[in-house]
Amino acid sequence: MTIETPQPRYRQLADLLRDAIERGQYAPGSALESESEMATRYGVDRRTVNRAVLTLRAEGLVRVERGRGTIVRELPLIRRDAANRQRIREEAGARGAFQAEMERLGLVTRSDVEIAELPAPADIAALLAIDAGTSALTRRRQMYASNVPVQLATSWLPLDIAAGTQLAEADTGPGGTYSRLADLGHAPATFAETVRVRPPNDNEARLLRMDTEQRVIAIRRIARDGTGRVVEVNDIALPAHQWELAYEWPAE
Amino acid sequence: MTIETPQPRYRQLADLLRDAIERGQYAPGSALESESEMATRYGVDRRTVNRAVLTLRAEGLVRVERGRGTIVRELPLIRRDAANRQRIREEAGARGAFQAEMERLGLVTRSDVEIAELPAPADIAALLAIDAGTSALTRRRQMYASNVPVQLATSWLPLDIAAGTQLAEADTGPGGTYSRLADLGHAPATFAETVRVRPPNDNEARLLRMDTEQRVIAIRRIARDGTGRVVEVNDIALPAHQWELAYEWPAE
DNA sequence: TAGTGGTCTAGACCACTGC
DNA sequence: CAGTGGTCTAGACCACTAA
Repeated sequence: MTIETPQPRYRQLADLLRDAIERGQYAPGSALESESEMATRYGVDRRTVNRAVLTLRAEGLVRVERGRGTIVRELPLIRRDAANRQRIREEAGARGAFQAEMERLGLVTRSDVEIAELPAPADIAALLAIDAGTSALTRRRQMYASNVPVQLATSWLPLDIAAGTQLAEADTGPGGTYSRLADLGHAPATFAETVRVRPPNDNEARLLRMDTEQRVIAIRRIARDGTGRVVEVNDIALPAHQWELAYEWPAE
Repeated sequence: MTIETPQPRYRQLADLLRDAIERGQYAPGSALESESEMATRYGVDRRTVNRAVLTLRAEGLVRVERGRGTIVRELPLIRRDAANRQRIREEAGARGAFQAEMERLGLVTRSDVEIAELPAPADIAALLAIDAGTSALTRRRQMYASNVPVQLATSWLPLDIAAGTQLAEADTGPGGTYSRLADLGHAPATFAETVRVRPPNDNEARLLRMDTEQRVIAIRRIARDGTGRVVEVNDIALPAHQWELAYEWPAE
């Protein structure tokens, strides 16, 4: 005999709505009933409904468009295969691993890139073995899947390698950044990534259109050439509810 | 000239408290003021304070002990180095990679293990190439750092390899599971992990003492031997706010 | 028994959207 | 202008803890 622990109403309602969404009772991109309607239907206060919707927002299942309504999310889970990106990129030609994955899911992709020479913050500078505040080449990319922003990435490259090369162009050409680094005699030999989950900062919340209750997966990718020199640091932010990461490596 | 967007009060208060905690104004393990006191001090309703505290709970910065108060979290960020676990394990001897990391952080570690033969769910069975519902050897582990639960892991091993061996004992001996698999002629040759971030299920919430607003990092690790056969599937759940993951692999 | 946080209803006002 | 969700105050009751 276990004691029944009645769930709070906002959670019961959240569970009910989640089930309905996952069973496809609301088409992706369509709106839920309004909070007032649900309040009447389920016999609770609107604030209780609001709290339930907050839960679903935090999970990324719905998003709110203010003044219009609460919309069911449209995109499926996106997979990011870290270890095989080079191979995928080569197979995919100029498209890149990200675009190949988007096409697999039947999504239209778009991406902006902004190139600049910026002073490196202390942690980046330490990795690139330059003095803090010294400039490095940055490639800031923002990627969209069917017009939904799904990834921010800022890549840092040492100027003595990258300045004046195709790495400073918007289009890095076939095989992308790593192929160009190889052309320049700095082919990546090892990759390392650290992964954390945290709230979005203001910039990420704005650009990725995220709520503060949602989470980003923050990845720092470090590429080293055969001599052990760091040739690229890439900081990546992904809406956590939208992605699945995959890694693969040989036993030692 | 940008328009000032005043933050809602509960968020201003959450930011204020987060700063205070991160600057060490509340010692780890000590309690914040009560919600009523804060409501008086800051001139807001207690429900507004409660909402701010909800934010900090979701971030894992504090936990609530009902009837007692709101406690500042004690544990530092824990690092999980996926690629070098074998090496760390060997260096650490019988202690294992998890314990070695805990000792690095000055934490006392403890872990329970429960061994059983259980019918494999469909996805696990498919990986192990057995019929769904057929039994496999399971090792369910729960790990603690200074008496705080920080990890759940359920390992699945095929019975034809593992039954009656040291893999079915609580202590797998020096080098752990992978060394025993090697002894049995199934040394892991490659590892693959998929990583997702999601709300805790009921079991995880209970065993890891998590709020539903917090997130788990759910990892599925698959070990294959030299023939490509899956020799272990390990499902791992970590409180997302408590961990940092690290991966490393050679370029192709 | 006093104090803690958890939840609910009620009423109100706001900013934003679309007609 | 009506409808949407966002936020705040107010008052209330509950379960749990500690003394």
